[in-house]
Amino acid sequence: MAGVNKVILVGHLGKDPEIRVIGNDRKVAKFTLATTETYKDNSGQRVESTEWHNVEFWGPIADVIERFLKKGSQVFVEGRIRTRSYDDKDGIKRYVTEIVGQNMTMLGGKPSGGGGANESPAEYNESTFTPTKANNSYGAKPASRDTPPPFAQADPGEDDLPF
Amino acid sequence: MAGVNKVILVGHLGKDPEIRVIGNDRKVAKFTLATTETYKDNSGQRVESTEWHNVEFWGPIADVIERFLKKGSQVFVEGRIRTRSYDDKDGIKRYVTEIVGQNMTMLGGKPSGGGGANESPAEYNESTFTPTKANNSYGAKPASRDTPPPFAQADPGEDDLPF
Amino acid sequence: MAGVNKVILVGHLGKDPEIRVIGNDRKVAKFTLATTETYKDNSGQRVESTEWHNVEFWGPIADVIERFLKKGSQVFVEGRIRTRSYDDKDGIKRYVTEIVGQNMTMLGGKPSGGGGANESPAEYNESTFTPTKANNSYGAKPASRDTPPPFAQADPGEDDLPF
Amino acid sequence: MAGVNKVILVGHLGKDPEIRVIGNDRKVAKFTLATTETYKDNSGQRVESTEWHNVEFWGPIADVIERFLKKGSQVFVEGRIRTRSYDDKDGIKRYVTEIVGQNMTMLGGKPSGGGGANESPAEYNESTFTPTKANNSYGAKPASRDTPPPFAQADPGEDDLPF
DNA sequence: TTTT
DNA sequence: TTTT
Repeated sequence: MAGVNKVILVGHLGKDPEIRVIGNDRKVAKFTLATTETYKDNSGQRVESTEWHNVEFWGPIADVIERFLKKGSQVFVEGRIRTRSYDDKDGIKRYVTEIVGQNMTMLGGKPSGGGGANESPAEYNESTFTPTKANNSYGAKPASRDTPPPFAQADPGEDDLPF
Repeated sequence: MAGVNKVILVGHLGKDPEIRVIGNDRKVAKFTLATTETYKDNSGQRVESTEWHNVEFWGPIADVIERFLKKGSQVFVEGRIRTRSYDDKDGIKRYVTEIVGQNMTMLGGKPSGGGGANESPAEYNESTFTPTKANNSYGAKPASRDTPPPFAQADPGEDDLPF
Repeated sequence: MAGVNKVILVGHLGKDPEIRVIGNDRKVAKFTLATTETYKDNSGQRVESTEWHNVEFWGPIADVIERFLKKGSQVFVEGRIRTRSYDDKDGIKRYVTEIVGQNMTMLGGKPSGGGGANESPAEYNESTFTPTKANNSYGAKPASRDTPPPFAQADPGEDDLPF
Repeated sequence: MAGVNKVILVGHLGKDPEIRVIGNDRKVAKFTLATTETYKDNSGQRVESTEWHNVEFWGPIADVIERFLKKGSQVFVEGRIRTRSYDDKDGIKRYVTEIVGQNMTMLGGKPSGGGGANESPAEYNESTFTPTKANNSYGAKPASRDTPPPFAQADPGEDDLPF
């Protein structure tokens, strides 16, 4: 017990996401995500290195991905690492490591394609579309992400603050 | 839009958590958490610096905290930063910054106090005790944290892997 | 000991960054960062909530911020929480919580203003401009962020992978 | 450009770490890390799921791992995901995904084995043992993790705060 | 006010 | 192969 398995990525989609529906109504969106880092090698040369991640999202977020993300889209992804095994065509056990997404935030620029009016497609997590009742089981005003308690917004640029 | 506000802390509780019930059944658990870092100053001297965080958890996790955490407990906390404003006794607007917890994992050591049999108190998040139905609205086997899709466990130490 | 104090933010600058030089050559860049989250309240209404963070970066990254960031820029920030106390104009001890930045990544869109040719201003961390020698003390090919070991780039879309 | 590739894990070592010295003085420490999560399946049954991660640390942290970590040790790991390809014994290109560690914090429990007097082995990052000069290139009091600026410690439990 |  |  007592484990944490968290991944945070910011990158661009390598291709349009691939959407599959499994069974009756389980939708999964898969895409590859490139995270590129720049560093200097031993000779002081600036080098670029790209890592490719296999990302998948299940449930309502898959709908959002289908509608708003495409090749080249920049996204923030939060998820967990999962390594699966499978047997390849020669019957040899092989492994693949994927990111099972939990939250997704679209970055840099307005969404395009498919989007209806009055949408705010920028940010999503596993409970985005969960009926309100779902989290209401423990009180009238649960302080979950879905319904934070009211608070006055601090403006950190005010007179008395030394910032 | 398109925001991310995430905090990850590992530290020890400075005091026993303070539990309050607001209204009928909204419970909140508050505690201060010390995160201590060690570094070397300019003279090469090892220096220790402790930051204190005001942490609060709402809902079912508050029950867990009440039962299992106490002064000195080591915990992993995931949450978000929230700055509230309020008027002090002289009517001056002041600010306080707190961590609104979303996940909590108990670290290092057995829980003590209050714990019943067959409990596994180590890890909690906002939906830990949500009735199963809550997340079932989008399919028979939602891939949420509560019900990940089945997968074979990879053994990364096998023959053919160069690790 | 044994502490972790980590903050991850994605948001937009509320104003142009403020640059100060302290002493001879210590530069600090400060800005306010808005992280906006959208959620549904108890009545199912979509509500937007913005948190403002006071962020500061020291050292070489401050130069980058001065050159490339301005009001409205979207950035990824990694840092730690620090609460300082100070005496206000009435001699009352007050507190302010800030994010001391460690890494910064510019998001969504090309940088503008001041940028020279052939620059890759997108990503920065505390050691970005550290002389190569600094990390070389432990070997010819240190595996630090600055000089990862060579590796072939996997293309996760290949034949034999079930992704 | 503009990428983020970050992994945060809390788990237990499956075996004693494996230490290798490459070339003259490059040391690498490798271990497998189990992150276990508990959730409820569709029937409300509590289910436990363990993910195994291949983790490696280079440089001075490898020394620390060699001395203080062993099978069963609980650690916090921060790093990045890296997928390498290699040719297996049949000449087939295969992939392995690993975590390249950047920071490590020992959790819960005293270190054992090898530890000298006056050591504080709990927390480590890539620059822990970097000579002080390394980060001093940009000022007398760099605000890096190694030498944060001085600040008064806030006590959030004071009179006037509503916490 | 924690911890090592 | 860990841990509770």
